[in-house]
Amino acid sequence: MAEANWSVGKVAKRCGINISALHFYEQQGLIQSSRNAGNQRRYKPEVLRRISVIKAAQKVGVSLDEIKIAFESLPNNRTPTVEDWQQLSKNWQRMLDGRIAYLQTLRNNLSGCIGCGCLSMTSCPLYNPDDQLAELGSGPVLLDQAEETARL
Amino acid sequence: MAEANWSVGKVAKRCGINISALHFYEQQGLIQSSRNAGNQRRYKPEVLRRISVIKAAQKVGVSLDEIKIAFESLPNNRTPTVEDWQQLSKNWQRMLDGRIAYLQTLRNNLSGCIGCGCLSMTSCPLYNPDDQLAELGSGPVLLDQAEETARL
DNA sequence: ATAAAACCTCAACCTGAGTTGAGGTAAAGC
DNA sequence: GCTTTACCTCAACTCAGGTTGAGGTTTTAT
Repeated sequence: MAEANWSVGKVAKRCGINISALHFYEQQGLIQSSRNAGNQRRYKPEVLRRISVIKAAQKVGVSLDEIKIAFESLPNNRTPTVEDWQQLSKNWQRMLDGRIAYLQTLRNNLSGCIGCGCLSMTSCPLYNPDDQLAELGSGPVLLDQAEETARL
Repeated sequence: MAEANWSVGKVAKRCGINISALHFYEQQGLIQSSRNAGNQRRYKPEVLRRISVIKAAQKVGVSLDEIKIAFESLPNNRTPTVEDWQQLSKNWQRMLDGRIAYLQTLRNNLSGCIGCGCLSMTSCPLYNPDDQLAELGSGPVLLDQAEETARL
């Protein structure tokens, strides 16, 4: 087990993030620290990797909550191995594949739908690109035919 | 000029959004309304299209501020034409193209970089995918060689 | 005529991902 | 020993994109 001898300042500088972000990640349960005699945080070098992974995941659009859940699948009795980390990243990769495909569909429909004015919530392909991934939780409302076919 | 006779409730229902969102968009200068004798909002039918475009743009990741700027390029002396709207969407399409390419790069580097542990802010390809598009405004900090090459 | 539904404004609240600042303690440099 | 720098906690603030609620008015339906 590597010794915990990195200070917040060093970790923050090394990772290119603010100290406040480290406090915040700790408070959110994403990283851990021990304390020295004077109550100052001391980190094991492993934390650097965790933070890198946090930043990488955020960059691809994973939320801190999701990152936390993913981290919970890591072994807590030993330092994670290459395989552990790769396993983690695979899920995010699948998610990214889905998101890329989704954006491509949107991209291809955007100009057509905005141009043609067909932007109806119920029938426009832009709003209905088979989205398992839809951000819209509740989804658009169904209207009666009379209203829906009203001219814009 | 079409008459302004849509109430908030009708517009909201038709668009599948809350009335509060309509108030909010108006306050942000994205849509307009006139008022009837009793101070209630009345919308021209054109507002439906604007709202659809707002929702479409949001879906592809455009912020309300950016949408507002885009709307400012629309003619204010006449109802926008198909060409006006298509012009609008072209910029968003280009932006989407860039973002898709960016995500693809991230996707392809993710597993490798997380697995190999090379996640250094200064040298890992995940953090440096030629990103004109990087969300990180300030970017990672440069460290002296001694620190950067320290073993993790 | 009256009740219900729809509308109004304004202020406060929500989530996510942190940042900022006040007031105080610890460690490091000279 | 003293000063500077680094660190601590806790609460409040930021931004986007709205939502919620209170207290009051208008419109619509019966």
